[in-house]
Amino acid sequence: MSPMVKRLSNFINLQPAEVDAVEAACARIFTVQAGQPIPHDPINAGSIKIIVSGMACRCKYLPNGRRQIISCMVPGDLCDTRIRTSRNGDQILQALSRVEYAAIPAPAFLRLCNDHPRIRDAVRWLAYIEEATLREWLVSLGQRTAIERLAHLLCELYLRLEAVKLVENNVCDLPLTQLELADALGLSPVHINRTLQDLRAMQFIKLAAGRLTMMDFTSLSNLAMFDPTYLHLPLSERAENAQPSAQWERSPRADLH
Amino acid sequence: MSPMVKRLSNFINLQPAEVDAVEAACARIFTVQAGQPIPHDPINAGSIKIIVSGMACRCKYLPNGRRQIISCMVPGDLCDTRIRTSRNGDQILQALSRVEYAAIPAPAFLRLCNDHPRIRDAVRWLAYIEEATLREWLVSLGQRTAIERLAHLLCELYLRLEAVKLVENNVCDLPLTQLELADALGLSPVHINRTLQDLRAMQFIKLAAGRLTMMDFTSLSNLAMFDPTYLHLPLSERAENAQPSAQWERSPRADLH
DNA sequence: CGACTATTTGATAGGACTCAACCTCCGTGG
DNA sequence: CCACGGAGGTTGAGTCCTATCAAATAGTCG
Repeated sequence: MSPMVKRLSNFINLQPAEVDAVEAACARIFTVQAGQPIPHDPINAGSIKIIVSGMACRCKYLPNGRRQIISCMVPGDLCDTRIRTSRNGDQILQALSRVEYAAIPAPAFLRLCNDHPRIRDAVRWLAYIEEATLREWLVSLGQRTAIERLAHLLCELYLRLEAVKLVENNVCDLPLTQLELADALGLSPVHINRTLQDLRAMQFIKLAAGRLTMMDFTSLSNLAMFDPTYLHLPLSERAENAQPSAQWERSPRADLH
Repeated sequence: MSPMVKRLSNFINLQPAEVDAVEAACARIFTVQAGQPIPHDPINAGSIKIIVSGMACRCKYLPNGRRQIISCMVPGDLCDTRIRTSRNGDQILQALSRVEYAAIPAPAFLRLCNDHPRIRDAVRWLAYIEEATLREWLVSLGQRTAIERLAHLLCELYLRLEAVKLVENNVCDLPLTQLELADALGLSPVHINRTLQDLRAMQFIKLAAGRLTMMDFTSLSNLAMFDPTYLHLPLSERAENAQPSAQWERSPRADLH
């Protein structure tokens, strides 16, 4: 089962025909090595990319050389559903590890959404969640301390990986280097290192060799003031144990554009 | 001429019929006082709001009481074009000054977009720019120093106000208190005060009693590493003097959803 | 005039940065 | 097989930017 199918299944129960349509659209797989940019379009004029394996990020460079990582993409995430122009403002998509991705030409993607309204709705959810995630990162950078930011990011990525079944026994791959964590959180690499040590000393996580072990999610999320609502994940055991967020209807209303 | 018409005119040349349609849709005007929340829907189930005068912001509160201002809205800006649910994650819309706004019920807005494809395209541009602005704020909070952040925000708001003709002789209304600037930039009010004094001492700006005087935009934007491309403003004298950003086609391609 | 909010100033503390060195792990090639 | 080099991670010392606390001043509105 492709990651996009898993991800869309977070929002709708895909019919067999829908699964087939998605799988067919994701047929063309490309690979890039860690650190490489993911080209805006490996096929022709405009394409939507879906991460199949590995992790990628969107980042922006300042003229003084500093880099800000804007967002992270995990398997099942769509990239560029809203990018309308080829020159998207020196924002680039970059692989954080070896990345496999599917590329769907824009026309084929439009067809997929037109032929399957429920898929279109789920894709809209993805775009909406991406924006909400961006806002949550903004809150982190503006209001959270170093250890809270780091804890928050780890909580988020952990749940997002869990949503596409990439967590096993509280362990998942997390290929970010400390330098990349630093650029994502607006901190120095040295400080990331020390803060990471604090989190380890508190017995909240283990993180080494690109693998994250979640030892105490509850404490970590309390420290981070992490409220997973914005991710709109399917209700897992974890979420069910917490207060139910039934306030969120699962079916998106007709969108305004 | 309503601010929404002015704003849309940044992207398309509105025909008389289109102007009329927009003006008609914006007929219902509401007012809130500074500091008040702007209700999600003053009419009925779901409505799009357009700032007519004054400024508003979207903000989020953390459980520890800290507040992050996510974005600022100036006259002509649309709010909630993408908000699909009524419980939008403790994110609230708040007036920064006395605000007049028009509220268009969702069905009427959909009709407006359907009847006038060029208006729909321009509205998409607005949503796209809003997202780009969010990313730019993220870069600010992550990578810019206090004085750079403040300079960047002032540059942005100044140009946005200019785009709707609210700048006269390099002066515009800017009703943000220092506390609000602090919450927008992730800094303490005290530090905002001192940083503001630095900018004044450098003769870059004057800011007092809710009015901003831009004395040296070039120096301010250099200090901020400000690149206005992301705002996609119409080419003004200022922009024409700089390198032309003709790379951006003005007409948005068919969007993917 | 008094109450309130917004701004300003001073003093001190602390969180995060910088610089610099060292260590560890791996893949490469002599 | 081991030396080498490079990338990523770790540690220490010192500094700086920004926060905090506290109090005074200015401005506003009834």
